Amino acid sequence: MHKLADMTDMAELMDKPKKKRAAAQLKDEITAYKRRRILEEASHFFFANGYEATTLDSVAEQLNVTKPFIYSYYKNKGELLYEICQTGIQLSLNALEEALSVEGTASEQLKIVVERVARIIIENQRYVTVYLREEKSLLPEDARRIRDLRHTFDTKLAALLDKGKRSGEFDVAHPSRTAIWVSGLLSWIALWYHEGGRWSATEVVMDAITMVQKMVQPAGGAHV
Amino acid sequence: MHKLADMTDMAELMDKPKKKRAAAQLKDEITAYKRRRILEEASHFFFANGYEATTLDSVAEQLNVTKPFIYSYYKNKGELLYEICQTGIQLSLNALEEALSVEGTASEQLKIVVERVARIIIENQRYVTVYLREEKSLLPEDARRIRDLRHTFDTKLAALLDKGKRSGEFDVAHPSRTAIWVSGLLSWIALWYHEGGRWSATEVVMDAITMVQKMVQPAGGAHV
DNA sequence: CATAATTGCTACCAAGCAGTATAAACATAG
DNA sequence: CTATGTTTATACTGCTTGGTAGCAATTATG
Repeated sequence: MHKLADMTDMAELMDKPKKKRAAAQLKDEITAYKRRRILEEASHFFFANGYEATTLDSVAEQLNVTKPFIYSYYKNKGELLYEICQTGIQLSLNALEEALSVEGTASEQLKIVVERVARIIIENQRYVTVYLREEKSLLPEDARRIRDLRHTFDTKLAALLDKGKRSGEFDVAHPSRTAIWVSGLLSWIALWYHEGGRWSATEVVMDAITMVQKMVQPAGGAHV
Repeated sequence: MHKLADMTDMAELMDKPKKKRAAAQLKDEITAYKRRRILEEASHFFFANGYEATTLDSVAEQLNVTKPFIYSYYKNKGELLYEICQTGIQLSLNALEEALSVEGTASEQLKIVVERVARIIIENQRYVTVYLREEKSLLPEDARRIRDLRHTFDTKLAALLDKGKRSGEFDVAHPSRTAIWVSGLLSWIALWYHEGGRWSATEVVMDAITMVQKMVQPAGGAHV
């Protein structure tokens, strides 16, 4: 169903420029789609069994293809891991930047940030968890690129906390250090949340908002 | 040096009952010491490279022994992992219980709890990180035992939050859920702290205390 | 000093798996 | 319907590594 929906989307994109280009474009999108499907199944296995314990044969079997099929879309196992980790942090970063683009006071923005990032983390738990867990399995240069993305995330969050501090909305002694605690709290969701568990996604998101608000709240109390 | 100190301790314990018993006891302690050393080195590798990526040959080499040596003290690789995970959570639990045994108000106790548990987590980062990261590599029954210990930890922490709630010291809507956020914040230290990094252990511990205090602080502000 | 027991090592195996060389199947075009 | 390029599968290799059988060395005992 996922498959069919995507195929339909792709069909619509056909015959815009001359046919050659259109055909080439279609082919590219099919390739991109195959890559996405491989990544999706791989992320399930990496999440459930860990990177090292997962065999590409098992991923291939799940997709009803063979191992060389995977190797014709990805260079090697490590490239799969990198793309999964990259997805995990990039999605979070996108959510953060989008939330920051909403106008408002620092308090309002922080609330939106936590809400959206928490939601994204829950929806993409597999990618985020693998990214948090398997950093040591990445090639050094890949690990560095991932760390850079995370650093960007923490820096932008710190800037927001600093803005709130300057406006008097937040009581944070050290914005960049507090940002790490906040982003840790958000990361913790991926490691701990369990779909169909004791608490719903909405409860967890609301809790996260409350916790973060309290962490930055001035001693005098919140303003509503 | 670690070695020598332990050896000295062990020597003192000799010739108390009749010699046979003394000799047997000494032997047991030497065995226990060898097991500890194996575990210690294994935890370094598991922490740095992950469980699956670590070979027992490399652990043996680090100890200047051979693989069969390890196998004469541990049944298999999985037993090593279990003992490391068990150490990670048990140490935290011990620290929690010890802190709880100190008399005081809920606020005072919470502060001591966070301080001591955070310190233990930093000092035993290898064990705690492996425990947080490698749960999926444990045998199901081992994983269950580890989860039970963590559940005990969270439950005792929740009881403290509840005590503070009833006395009016804390503002927590749902103690057992808040306990999970607090224990998550503490766990986060293991995943994030880096010795010799930007912030000292003491700074991190103090930050953790501040964050947790804010998380449970009534809207009116803290009492000092 | 001889004998027994304990302790550790050498040398090996079997299995699992990442990665590949090569051929078959399929589609596309002329 | 043939020729050409592309996509996917079959069938393999080489290496790694958890685990073990059996031997050597060391220590304890009488």
